[in-house]
Amino acid sequence: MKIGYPCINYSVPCRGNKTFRFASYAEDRLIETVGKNIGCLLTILEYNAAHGILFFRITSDLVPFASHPVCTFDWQAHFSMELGTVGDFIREHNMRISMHPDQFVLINALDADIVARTITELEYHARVLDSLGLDGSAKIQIHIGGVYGNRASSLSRFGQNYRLLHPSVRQRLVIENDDRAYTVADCLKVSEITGIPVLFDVFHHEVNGGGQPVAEVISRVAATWKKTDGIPMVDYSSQEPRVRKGNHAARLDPRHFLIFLNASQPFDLDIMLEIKEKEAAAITALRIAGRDKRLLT
DNA sequence: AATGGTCAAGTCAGC
DNA sequence: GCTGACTTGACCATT
Repeated sequence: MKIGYPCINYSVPCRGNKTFRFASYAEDRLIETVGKNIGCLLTILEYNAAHGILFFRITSDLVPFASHPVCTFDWQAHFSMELGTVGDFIREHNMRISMHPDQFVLINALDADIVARTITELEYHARVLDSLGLDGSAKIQIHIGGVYGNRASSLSRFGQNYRLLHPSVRQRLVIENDDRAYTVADCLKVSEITGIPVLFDVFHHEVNGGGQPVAEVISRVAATWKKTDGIPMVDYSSQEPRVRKGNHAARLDPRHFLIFLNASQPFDLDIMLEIKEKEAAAITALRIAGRDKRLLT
């Protein structure tokens, strides 16, 4: 089991997700930004290694505008050395990596242009992971997409459009249950048709799950991950007290987390903490999990 | 230096 | 019809 957090580390003196306005796009600006982002990514990973954090989600902003037509710069070639260094570090420390494209990525969109932009954006994510020399266990997680007034046809359209994807994307793509449109049961249905692994989001399931017990869900979801997919990933969070239902917690709730750990037995999972405190939450979670000899091996 | 409007891309709920 | 939420406020024009 590995424990991680997404994209940002508040303890290091840099940010790896810097971007800039489209209006001020220029090649030298891009090169400067990407260079700094990759440098900071290594800084974050060094911090993680020093704290036993072996799971990390790389920001989609590593290369701003990478999938936009304005970006004709060959960043992969230009930064191949730096990316190789980061990749070596990841592999040397046996780290797990994921990425999570944002809300504009919609495989099942009705609009063919949106699907085309989605494919380009997914290929960018795969290129980042390829450049790091990571295998198919470095996952790209997305949601099923929109409902567009017809759930059944929107689900089957996902299956259709999934076939359009390049193998370098397909070997890494996993689908995650969301907090309003598609439940983990929907994801399992899509998985049956496409063979795509299901990334279980524990908190989304609490908000939009239909009450199926977590232990049952995990056993079904775990079965969708093949050997080459690696250990199943899950997203974990809990409800922030006293705010709108669905808001992610600012801090790790140790009791809630421990209940989840117990429910997840005997499955080995890599746990991504979607907690606003980021690396601090990961350190707390590692301490909690570390008390149980069965968990951290 | 501080402020505040605005940001590549989409959908949907809640007001 | 606008705003907020989504993995996250940050950029940058203007004062």
